[in-house]
Amino acid sequence: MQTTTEDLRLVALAEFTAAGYSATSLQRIAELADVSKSSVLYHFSSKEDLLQAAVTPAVDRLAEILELLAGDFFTPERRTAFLAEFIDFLLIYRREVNIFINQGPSLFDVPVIERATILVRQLAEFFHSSTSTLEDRMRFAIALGGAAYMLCSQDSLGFPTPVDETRAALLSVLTELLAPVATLPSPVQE
Amino acid sequence: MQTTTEDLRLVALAEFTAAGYSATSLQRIAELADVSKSSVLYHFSSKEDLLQAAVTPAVDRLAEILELLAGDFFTPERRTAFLAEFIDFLLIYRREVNIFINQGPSLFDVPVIERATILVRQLAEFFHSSTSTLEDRMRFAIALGGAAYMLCSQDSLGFPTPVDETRAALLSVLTELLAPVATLPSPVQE
DNA sequence: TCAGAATCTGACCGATCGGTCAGGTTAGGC
DNA sequence: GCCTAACCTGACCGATCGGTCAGATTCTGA
Repeated sequence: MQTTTEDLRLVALAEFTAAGYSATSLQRIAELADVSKSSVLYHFSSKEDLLQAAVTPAVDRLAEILELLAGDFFTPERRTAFLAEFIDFLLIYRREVNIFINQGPSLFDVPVIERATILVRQLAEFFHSSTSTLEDRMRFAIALGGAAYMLCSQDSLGFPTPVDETRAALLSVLTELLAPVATLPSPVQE
Repeated sequence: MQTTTEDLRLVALAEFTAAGYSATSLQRIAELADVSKSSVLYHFSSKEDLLQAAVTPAVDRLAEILELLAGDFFTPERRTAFLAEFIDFLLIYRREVNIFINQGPSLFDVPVIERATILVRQLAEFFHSSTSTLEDRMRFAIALGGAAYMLCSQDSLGFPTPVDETRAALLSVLTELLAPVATLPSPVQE
């Protein structure tokens, strides 16, 4: 079990989330992991490489989830399944999502962030082409963005709630919010 | 008309929003405003002072809006009025809100950010004490957080839409989302 | 006209940044 | 025992950071 590399990854993930990427120095990461700054640069070739390692698993998972959108998303079963997957994704990777949401625009030149941006843009375009009214588009944006924001900021602002209850209530509210969206027969038309 | 000070404020606001506070150097602000770095520090005593000046108007406005919550928020008229005020606030000050949302936790030691954090916490506590179920609380969080996220990220992700349409659709969706929230007779009890 | 305030600048400061490098230490395979 | 590779470190580098300061320039009111 290689602990040091993974320790550094987790420490960096936490600090990048809490303090921001550019505000986090390699020196601080080294101190939190109780190694020298040189050791950090032994395990990761650069600070950007550390960011890459920290968020890549989350981006990989997001890419998997987006493939669920292929096919008949607009049956109620598929819609609920997607929402459940997305909520679980947010719950598991909320620190990585936090980094992307809060600092993504300023980290556009980092490959993995750029990849995540493309995925999110695909998601936005899918909903854009699948809906007919501005209200429907807004329902999607508020549902997904609101859920992401809520989970990301719950550490600093929210009131502690058991994960199971959070997931159930979130699924309920989002399903209800998206219920009025018109069911297009064939959303896959360019 | 003192243009330089206000120019610097606007340039700093835009850069702090786009690239992040700690990733924005005084040198860059100076170049964008076409003055020297020393001039920046003549008009603003420090980088933190510049951040302070950039976001203070938005925080002042937020404090005003929160006073609307005193009294009978849960009549439909008051609720709609609050939502309209809040949406307009987001539309006008979305760059400042972006800074607070995205970088607030890492800027907790800046007085004006701390003040904004207290205001947002007041808002959260009001909704927390005014609602009886987790679902209702989540409706508020998703509504306000989702709206804020949508407007903040529309520059980088969204599809351009006229402001009037955005406001109308947003008000419609949020009103609908909050409709199921139980109307408590007296939410002002500690 | 001219004194003084307001504005602006380049030179400079110590601190910290990300990153390099040579060398020390440790742990296994032969 | 010993060689090799993995692991770790302190010393050091150039660049950039936020900030200071003395002085040049411009503006303004008496």
